[in-house]
Amino acid sequence: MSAIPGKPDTTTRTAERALALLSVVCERGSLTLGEAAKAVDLSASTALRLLRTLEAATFIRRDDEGSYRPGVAIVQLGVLALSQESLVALCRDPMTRIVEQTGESAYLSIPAPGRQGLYVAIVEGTHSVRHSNWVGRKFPLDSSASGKALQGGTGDTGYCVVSDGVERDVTAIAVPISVGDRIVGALSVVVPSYRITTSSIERIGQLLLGEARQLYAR
Amino acid sequence: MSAIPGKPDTTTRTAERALALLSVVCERGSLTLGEAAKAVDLSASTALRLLRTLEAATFIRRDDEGSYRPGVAIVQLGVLALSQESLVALCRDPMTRIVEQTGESAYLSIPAPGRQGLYVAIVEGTHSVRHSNWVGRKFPLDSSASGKALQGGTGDTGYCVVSDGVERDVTAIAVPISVGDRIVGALSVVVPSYRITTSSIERIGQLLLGEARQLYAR
DNA sequence: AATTCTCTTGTCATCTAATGAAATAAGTGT
DNA sequence: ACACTTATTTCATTAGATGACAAGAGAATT
Repeated sequence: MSAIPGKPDTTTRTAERALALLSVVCERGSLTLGEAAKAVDLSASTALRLLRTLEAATFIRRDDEGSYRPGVAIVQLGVLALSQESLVALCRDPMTRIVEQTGESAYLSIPAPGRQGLYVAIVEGTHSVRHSNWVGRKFPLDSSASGKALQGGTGDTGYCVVSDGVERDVTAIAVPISVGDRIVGALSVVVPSYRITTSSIERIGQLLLGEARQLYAR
Repeated sequence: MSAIPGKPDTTTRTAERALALLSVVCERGSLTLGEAAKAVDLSASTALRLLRTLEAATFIRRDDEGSYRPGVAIVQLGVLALSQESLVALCRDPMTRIVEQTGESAYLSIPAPGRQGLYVAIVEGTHSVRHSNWVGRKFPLDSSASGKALQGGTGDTGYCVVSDGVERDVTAIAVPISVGDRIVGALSVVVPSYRITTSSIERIGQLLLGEARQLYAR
């Protein structure tokens, strides 16, 4: 078949190619057959067949000019996937790293109806005095660091800091999680205010930014 | 190969199967190999190979228990696709039907940064006195029908009505466009207030609801 | 612990069905 | 009408996808 002997061929070329085509169509937004074929280095006939398969499954569609564009299925599945908890799963490792670096509790929140946000996951901090679990609680978008982040209201620093927002004596630092140009959630660290300093805010902010940036990086 | 002679085989079985697996994983959210294989009627070995291909491309991933879950790529591509204008394309026909039924201008809007919405498409009405083109304009989420719809703030009726919101003497009726449990846009009709009646509001509201409901139906 | 499940992973011979070259069709511009 | 580009179909070839089977890895039951 191919590949290294011993290592069984774990993947399927046909499927690989189809997925590559799907990706390239979504990335570029609009592609002709020829362009698509060139982009993934396939013969026109093969590309055509695979694109048709993708089209039949409505992962892509053809516009009036015959160009290929993203279809309904990919959007449906993408949003399905997001809503399924995959954000939570995807953020577990980043949040764990944040806790390892800071000792403080890290939260993941998402937008909720009615100008609110919702904490959907936590990795608890290691300090003995630490913030208690807020998962499941909603919060107003305007008076919290996570809320500001969810609204894209980060200043030049890229992160938001709010002291005594939702709760007294607590400082929160938050960054938005963006996919494409859409904010789909926020990562935040919540710290008892007495323990916070200007430099630790900066440090945590940078840490959050780094993790958020990598989240959906290819 | 297969299929009807004359009709060339337009699709590729391998790719079809891979896409079917991808769909089923996203729909169910979490599936074991065996379940996935059964769901799409494949032998375990074939399903395994295809799932691995999907996994290698990060369209799916395995969780701690070994179950398959939606991966990063599918979310990325989904959001990419949405932001690319595919919503615009998908809404063209529904909007055209709305204009045919009402004679009034129909708009499509999406969320924009900073508590705003953005009109991204219009199908112009047929009345000689009609609303002028607002495409490209942003609007505040709180004082407009589209904004309320984008925030899910529809009452029991399912649609939002706002008179003299963004502009005087104009009434807008809007409904959210949901994918899964996420609101990705809003459809609205904008009418000069002097032409509106209670019953026409109700009629337009129902019309919008019907179109929005069908948008992402499988 | 030993046995019996169930589920996943690896191997391999078979032959389907994916592949690309080349021919043809359908446009597009000059 | 012609040259040129892009899409589509055809078809012979054989790469490589496939599924039966075996082997391994856990769980659960005795």
